[in-house]
Amino acid sequence: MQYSISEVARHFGIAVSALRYYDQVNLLRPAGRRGSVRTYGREELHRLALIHLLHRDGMMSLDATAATLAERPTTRDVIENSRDEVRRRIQRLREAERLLDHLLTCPRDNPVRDCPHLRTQLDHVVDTALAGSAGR
Amino acid sequence: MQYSISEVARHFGIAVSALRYYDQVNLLRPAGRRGSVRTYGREELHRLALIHLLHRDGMMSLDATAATLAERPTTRDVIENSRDEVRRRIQRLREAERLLDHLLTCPRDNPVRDCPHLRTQLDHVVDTALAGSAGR
DNA sequence: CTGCACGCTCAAGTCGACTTGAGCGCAAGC
DNA sequence: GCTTGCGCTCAAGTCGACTTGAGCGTGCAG
Repeated sequence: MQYSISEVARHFGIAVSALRYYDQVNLLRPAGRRGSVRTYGREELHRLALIHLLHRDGMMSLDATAATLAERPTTRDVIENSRDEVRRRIQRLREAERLLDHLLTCPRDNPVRDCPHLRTQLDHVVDTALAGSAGR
Repeated sequence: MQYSISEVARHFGIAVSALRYYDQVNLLRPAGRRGSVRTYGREELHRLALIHLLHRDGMMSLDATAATLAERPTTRDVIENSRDEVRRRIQRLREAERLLDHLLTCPRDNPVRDCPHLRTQLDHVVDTALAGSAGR
């Protein structure tokens, strides 16, 4: 079965203009055209699902997404880099989550100023920063 | 102890121009000025550490970061939203990580086209998308 | 046969978060 | 006394990822 650009857009929650843009930059070409009209098939929907998965939330740039989904075996190291970057981000997001949880559970009115626990942690971060760039 | 703008920038791996920008948008004001020259103290470094933690990788916009770090008790729900968004992102990043791991371990030359396991998963995602937007 | 929905192209505009450039001041060292 | 380094302001430029607008074509319901 074939889908029009607006159907694809609707089903994936993506703007029509974004799909035209993906075509323009050769990230996702339609299966074909009826006259001048783009038509998309299953294969393209698969690819779009992958693109969406890797690209949403600014997880990866479109260029990186394209590189990651390119043909093998050119791309092993590219994919490894992507995965490592994703892992680093998960770590950082967990740190952020811990901080936010603390802000929500801390009994102080303004934890950023008043909480001794948070203060100790920030002192550590700041000291590390101050020490870490000593040689530069 | 007081730090100059270039010291702060160096220690945190942030550009001087970014710090001036943070001042301009009232996200991080210097502790004071010697003449026209910005000086930063411990308190500002603490705040910068927090900003950095929440904002890097496009985790949160500067506006959201500012809102999250604002005085209480205005901000409880803002912080909750931030935390929920962070959690959702962690989930999505994990999905992306799983995909990338699969691409790295799958024995097929071009898993996106050839791997039956991946194909099954993508079919599911696509079917969900096609079904999920039925009422719209 | 006249709207209206939907599609198309191409060029220009937008947004956040900075960066860059022009033009200036001030202190230290050769 | 002049260059070098660091700092300042203010306006304009940049980048990615789209979005918007102008202007056009096509098919079909009323």
